[in-house]
Amino acid sequence: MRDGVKITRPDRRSYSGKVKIQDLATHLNLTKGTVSRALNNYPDIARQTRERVVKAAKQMGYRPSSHAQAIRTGLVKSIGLVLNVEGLNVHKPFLSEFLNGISRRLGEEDWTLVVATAHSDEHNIEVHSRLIAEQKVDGFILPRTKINDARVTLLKNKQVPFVLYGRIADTTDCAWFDIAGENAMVQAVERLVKFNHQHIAYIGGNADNNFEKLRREGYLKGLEKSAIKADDNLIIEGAMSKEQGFRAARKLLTSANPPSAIICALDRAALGAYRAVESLGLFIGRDISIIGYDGMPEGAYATPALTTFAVDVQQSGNRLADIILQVILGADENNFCELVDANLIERQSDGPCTKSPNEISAIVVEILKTGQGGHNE
Amino acid sequence: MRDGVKITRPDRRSYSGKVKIQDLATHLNLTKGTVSRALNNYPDIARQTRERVVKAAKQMGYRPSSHAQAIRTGLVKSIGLVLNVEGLNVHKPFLSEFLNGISRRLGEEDWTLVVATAHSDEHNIEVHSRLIAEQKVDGFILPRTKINDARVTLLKNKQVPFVLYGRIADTTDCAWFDIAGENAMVQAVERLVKFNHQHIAYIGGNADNNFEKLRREGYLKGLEKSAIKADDNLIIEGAMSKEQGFRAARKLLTSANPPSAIICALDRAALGAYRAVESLGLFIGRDISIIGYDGMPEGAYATPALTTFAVDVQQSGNRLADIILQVILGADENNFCELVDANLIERQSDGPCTKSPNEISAIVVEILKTGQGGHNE
DNA sequence: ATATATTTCGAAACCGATTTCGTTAAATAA
DNA sequence: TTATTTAACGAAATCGGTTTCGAAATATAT
Repeated sequence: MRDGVKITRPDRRSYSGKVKIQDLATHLNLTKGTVSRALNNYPDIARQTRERVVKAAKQMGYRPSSHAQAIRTGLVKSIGLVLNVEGLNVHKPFLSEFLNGISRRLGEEDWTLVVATAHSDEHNIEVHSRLIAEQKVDGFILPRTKINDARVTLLKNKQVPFVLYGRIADTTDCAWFDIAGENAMVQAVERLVKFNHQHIAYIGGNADNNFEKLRREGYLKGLEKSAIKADDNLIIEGAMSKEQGFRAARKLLTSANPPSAIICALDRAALGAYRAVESLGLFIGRDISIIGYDGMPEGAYATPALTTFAVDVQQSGNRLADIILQVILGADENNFCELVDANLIERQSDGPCTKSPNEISAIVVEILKTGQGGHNE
Repeated sequence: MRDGVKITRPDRRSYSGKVKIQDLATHLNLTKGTVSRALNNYPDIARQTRERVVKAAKQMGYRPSSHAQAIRTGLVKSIGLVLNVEGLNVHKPFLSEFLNGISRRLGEEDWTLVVATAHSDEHNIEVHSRLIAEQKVDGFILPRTKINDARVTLLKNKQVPFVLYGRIADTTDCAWFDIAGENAMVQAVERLVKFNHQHIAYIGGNADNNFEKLRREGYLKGLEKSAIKADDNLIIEGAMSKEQGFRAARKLLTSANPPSAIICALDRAALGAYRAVESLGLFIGRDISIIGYDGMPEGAYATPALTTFAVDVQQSGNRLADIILQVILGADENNFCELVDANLIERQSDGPCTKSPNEISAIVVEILKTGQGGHNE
């Protein structure tokens, strides 16, 4: 009577190890209603009765079945997280820390985390819809917000609570938590300017993502504060991988007017840029300064070690879990607009400006002439 | 009446958008019992009635509430996965692919994945216990099996279905799926022997993990097949990180009788070994051959590119999900003992043996004398 | 034509909790 | 002392499904 493989289905309910509320009630000579109210701190239960119940519950190892609770309370005590895994190898370095942060906080309240994956934006919406329809979750954490995010429309429409990890164009009635990537970019520019860099390029990520918009704005704001006028030729977006970072940096450095410093919105792109710099006979941290963003562990082991901005991803997960719990319990979404700074990690990939664009260009041209600067390694 | 923050709790049940089985029944002039049986393919429903019900259900967007089902059927239609996150930076490169593989398969059957994290073995058991007690899941996928695994004891005891990702000492009545890491190690040794290597070292991972035991055995078996006698001085275990791989390789290469080839049980350790080789004035793929295991993307971009064994983690997740579903529906655990080979990816980090131990030692000694071979970069 | 079997559905019990309502006994007020 | 609260608990409804049981209608066998 089930679809798919027809197998004799064992009766899972028969497992008698489970202590039910009725067992507890008979053991205490009470009705299950009274036991339930005692455990849920209803005011109409005598203190000594409550204590007796709580003690017996602990002793007998009673734990309410969460779905039996859910049918009456409407709360399944779990939070949904749908991960986009479009494209292969979009390898997420901090996923386990993020999950850990969320799971810890939820576990403290006896809630759980439901994880699903989606391979496209449409599929993502479908997955959310399914989880809502089957009432598998009470709310969602939405990672990687887009500037205009279809998930938000869906959830607002269905009146399902959520919290954003990141901001969106219109955050009214949205709880959100974010890392101030834009501030980091401002700080990166200012740092490079202090090092006397004037030609500072920017390699950004996918322009659809809101974090990219903000980081680029931060870069531009940093330039403005230092009274450097932005140059479109020094801005490349869409570099989400090491290879794309390689190509972007290579394009910048082989141009007529190459930068002496490159800020990357992602460490992965920065590590790709490393190869580009090396492939063109230049030295990182001396000829070309590079600053990344993410705090990927690999950056510490690169040569030279990558100056970057660290994000406490576990803490983010923890806080997001905390927020969504409060929202589900009825707190006003507008109370949660939290912005946390990333932390600069000073290492060896940046330093004082030593070469003018012309000098850099000269080196590159020379290398390309002798054919040593191949595209692949 | 709830613990923690007392907030006016909104009534989540009041959301009327949800179509319930009663709505569907009244709309069809049937009782909800009949509708339920129709949707669950009971044989006592007329074909045209069933079709009418199914059509209306689709049209009205009816989806049974999974926890309401669960209270009667005993199945919540979700699978648990508890990740160990002990130690910081134990950064899991393939986690998202793994989750994707599981989640896809589960989603096809309208099941979901519950993810939790644990920071110690004891905590791990606690988390499993909680998920069982609250009946949040119907079964578990157990990743990273230990040789004697406490989780297995617990789950067998509580009669909760599970499937192992990896093998354990005693697999009776256990469904399991694993990658034949031992075969890969045999193959690695044979490959190096064909390259005329005679001094082949092995850097393994954490000895508690069963996969490590198997890989080491594979290494030893490979030596035996090639009639090379194993040398304890050429075996180091416990290298789970890049740094530990660095230290292990350094120890091997600075010994009196250094190897000309190193097999690493993990790509991460292999990449650490890269630095060790370089720091001692040797060239990877020419002076020292290195073979890794995992198929980490970083290996492809290392210089020279790392020869390694690729594991299809997504496929593993997919298969594990498939197996646990069948076990939960009543299939015999003993039917599932699946071993899949990893795939050799030939790249540039290994090649013909060019130097004897003495020649290698000479180079290393020279470097150490001139003080260029510092421990850190 | 009558007895029996089969098909198809309604009615109601059930799953394990929560929550409402009513009742009894004790405590306080009049 | 009697009337009225208040405290504390039992009884029963409820949540949204599934499953059992029985009954009516139809089909088949005698």
